[in-house]
Amino acid sequence: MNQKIRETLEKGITQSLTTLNKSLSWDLEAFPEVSLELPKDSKHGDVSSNIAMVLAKKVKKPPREVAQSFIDAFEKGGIFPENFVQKAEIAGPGFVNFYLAEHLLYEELLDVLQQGDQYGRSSVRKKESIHLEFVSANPTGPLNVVSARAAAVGDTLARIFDAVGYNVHKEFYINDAGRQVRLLGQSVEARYQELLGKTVAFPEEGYHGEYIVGIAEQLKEKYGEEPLTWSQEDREQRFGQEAIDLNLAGQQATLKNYRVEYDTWFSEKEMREHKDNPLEKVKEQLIDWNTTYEKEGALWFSSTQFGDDKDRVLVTKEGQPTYFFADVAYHKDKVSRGYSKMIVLMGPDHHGYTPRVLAAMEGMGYKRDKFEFRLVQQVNLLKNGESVKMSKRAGKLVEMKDLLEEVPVDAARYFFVLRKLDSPLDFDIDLAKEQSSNNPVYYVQYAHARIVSIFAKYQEETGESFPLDWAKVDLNCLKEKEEVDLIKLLVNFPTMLEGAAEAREPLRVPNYLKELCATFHSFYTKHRVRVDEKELREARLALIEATRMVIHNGLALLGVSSPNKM
RNA sequence: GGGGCUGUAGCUCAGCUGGAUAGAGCAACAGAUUUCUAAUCUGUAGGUCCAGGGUUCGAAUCCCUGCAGCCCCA
Repeated sequence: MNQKIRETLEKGITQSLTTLNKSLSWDLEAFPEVSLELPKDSKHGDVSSNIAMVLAKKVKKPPREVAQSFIDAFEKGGIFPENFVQKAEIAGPGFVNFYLAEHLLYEELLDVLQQGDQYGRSSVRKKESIHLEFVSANPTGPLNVVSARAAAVGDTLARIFDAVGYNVHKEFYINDAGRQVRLLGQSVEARYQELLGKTVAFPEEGYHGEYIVGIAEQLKEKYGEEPLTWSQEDREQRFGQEAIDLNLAGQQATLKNYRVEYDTWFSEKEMREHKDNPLEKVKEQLIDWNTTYEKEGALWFSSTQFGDDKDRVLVTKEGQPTYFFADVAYHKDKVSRGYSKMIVLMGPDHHGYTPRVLAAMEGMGYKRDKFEFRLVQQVNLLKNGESVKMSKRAGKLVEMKDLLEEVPVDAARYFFVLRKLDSPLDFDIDLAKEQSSNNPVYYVQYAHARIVSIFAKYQEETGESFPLDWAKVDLNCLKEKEEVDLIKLLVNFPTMLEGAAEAREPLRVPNYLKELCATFHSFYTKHRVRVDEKELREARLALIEATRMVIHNGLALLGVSSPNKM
């Protein structure tokens, strides 16, 4: 059901209700909200409405009686030309089911063909902008598999938002300042000393990962023994910065390879060192609004008055700004850039962090509902049916890069989007690698390749070129059940996308694609495209081209390729 | 101790924001190629939607209570 059909129906319903309201003296001041949905079962018509059931109580009549009055008014109203709604009937407890004129479906199919790779895109929300922050992993090490999930989900979500018409800004926040950078510098420095054969104490809370040794080796390569002439502090600081740069470059390369491109990489360090001193501004603003106090030498933000369960330190007694403080400044920066919505995808360990940031935003006079914090749950890697444990402490983490060396990007991205954000996800490495029917990615890609191959064969035999002028093809001859089912699914693509965007559920895209491809495969098995009869042949070519297009558009949203051959 | 998430077929999960007879895939069983790709399709079997209560025309879906699992914070 496209927008035009929905609007026309809604208009007709409202007009019928207005008539009834007078003639039956219902005396309603306002009509309840009409819900129009696509029934699961085609026996229930093309569009189903619960209008009678919602009205029943208000007008104190049984639902089926209300439905009958409604249908009478609707049909007598002469609101619709006969070629819009064929009939409306009562069903079950009081549903009103509309049967739309057949030609509408074929017009929508033509629409799919004419819009091609633009089909599903909308410009309704042109003025609304969304800021989407995702991954934002610490630059103290390589990306892990949770980042891989967040990256797939975030990037897909961004593509969906873009498609339904939002102005999307993708950002990666780099925590390249503060204590962890010092720790990183100390860790690298210690490994560097070890490489030169010296025995040093490894910093207590340092980073133990093997990649630290790798960084130390690179630095040894670059500087030789020269750093030994620097002061200990200089070494730690410079090594820390170099390590951050190396890690960040590594993360960027991994993400690029994963087809994720950010609009901006926002550096915490640059923000802190900015001449406008944003942190100081935040402090002044919070003090102005009387939301801070000093205790034991530290500066506190009284976040409890905004619903947090305890107050938070902004500046420690040593005069160091906390991470929280920097985050508040960062979010304020986002606000100043004027987005209508700011969404953050957080890792599972950051839950509990939301209330304090929201508190701070409210404390500065910003509206809470401009922000959305969403948790992306953990990833459980499975190999040979057993879970591969990750432990950052022991330095044994499964790197995103390693995963991508084993599993193709197409499969990885597809798998990571296959669950709701807040459910933990089991990632079966063996299944993702498997080139078989068990693998859901191939199921969808295969349908695409199959269609392309029909066209290839057709072209080879007839020498005709594509695309045909679809507007000249008689689509009305697509009457078989499988054909109609397929068309109905195809034209539901835009609605599905809207839903996915509003619910922030990228998983609806792969689910839709699976259903679409199942319907296509079913059609393919039962009917031939290259039949002798010209009219039917061209109509079917149109149908599968539309299918191919929608599969392609759907896969593109997931950042997955649509192969022509498999 | 506080908080978050999850609980649907033997397994992994959907269920379009409250609709009609709860659906897929895998596994099991029985079938389908003289034909455009069998990485496919058709059928059979499989259910106390964790339990109990509430809200209403109507609940897997919303609200309480409890149970179980995973994870954060202290």
